[in-house]
Amino acid sequence: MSDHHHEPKDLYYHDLFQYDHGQLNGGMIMNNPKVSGSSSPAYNNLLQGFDVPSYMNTSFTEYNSLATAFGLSSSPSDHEVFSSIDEGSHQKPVDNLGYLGGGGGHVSSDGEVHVTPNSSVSSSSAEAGAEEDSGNKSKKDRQQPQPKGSSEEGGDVHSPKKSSKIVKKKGEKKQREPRFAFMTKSEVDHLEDGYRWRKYGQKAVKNSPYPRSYYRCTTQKCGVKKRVERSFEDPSTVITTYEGQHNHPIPATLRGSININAAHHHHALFSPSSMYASAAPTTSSSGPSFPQEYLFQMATPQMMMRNDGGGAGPGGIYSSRNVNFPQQYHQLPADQYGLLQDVVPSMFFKHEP
DNA sequence: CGTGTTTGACCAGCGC
DNA sequence: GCGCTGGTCAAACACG
Repeated sequence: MSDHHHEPKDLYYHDLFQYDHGQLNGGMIMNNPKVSGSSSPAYNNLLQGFDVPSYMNTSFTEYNSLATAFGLSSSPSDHEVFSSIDEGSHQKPVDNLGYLGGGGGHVSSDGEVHVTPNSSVSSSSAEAGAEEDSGNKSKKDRQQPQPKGSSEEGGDVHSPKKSSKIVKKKGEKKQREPRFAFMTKSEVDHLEDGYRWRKYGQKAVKNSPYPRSYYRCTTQKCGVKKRVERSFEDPSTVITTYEGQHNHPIPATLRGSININAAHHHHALFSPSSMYASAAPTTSSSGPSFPQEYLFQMATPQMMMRNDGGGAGPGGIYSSRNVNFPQQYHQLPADQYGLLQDVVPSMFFKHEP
């Protein structure tokens, strides 16, 4: 386990950002997200654009109580998800995470994330299923959609490394897993989300002094991956990009056994509680209403299923921080809530009897 | 000893 | 075709 080995990460805390955001100009990250309630025009646009309930607009205030409710530190600077993005299936290799890079991206073209300079963001498409990748150039052919150690036969899959890679089906483009990125204010890179991850790579990020780490869910049958990188513009911001969907419950070892405080000390807690935001423009009736659901979809198999059927997945950027759970959230149907608390790590629902 | 990280090499896609 | 870049592999390593 990594346990207390994140101090090296602190090495990244250098003021190295000389990056000229001429092209990125502006930010998807809200420069001053804490302006609770001070709904900037951009915010309004964002919210309205995504048809977000009005309560969203005013849900900037009760972070503390919220955090408390979740047993989290009320320290706002600790770890806060204040922006998230659903990438959908397409991705331009060049811009890749450019939008995440901090400046504010404009992941142009086919259904990526478009960010306006004023932190007003919009997103198009972002098919979760990545069904028709007509023009999609999935760069990773060898990246097997299947969890490599597909249970039993596992081992040989890796086989002779490079030479005899897996035979890629010509003409068949690998479907891109839906991606879901969000930014979190955190001092540590790897946010604890209840699942177990194994780091399998690290690469330097272009135009950024911070490396990008690649993680894979350690569960055999699960092929979910995630990338973690620190925003070069705001070192205190960690960008986490989930790819794929967990097809298994959260590791039992973690369920109900996580000590919030301990986790808090060693990891940034992946806290959906600090999210607020916009629903996907795709206005899918079955789609989630607010970011928490997106998170849950990513975090829970059951929830994620809902997304698959829709075809059009969620697409949207969540910009939040110091935000309270929408009250409406607490009004979720009992069954849904029950489901959530059943599958979501206890940390998500710190509700002591 | 099992599990996870580090790290250099490799691969594929894309732009020039 | 070449070089760049993002993403992945896997041996070596570290740690409890």
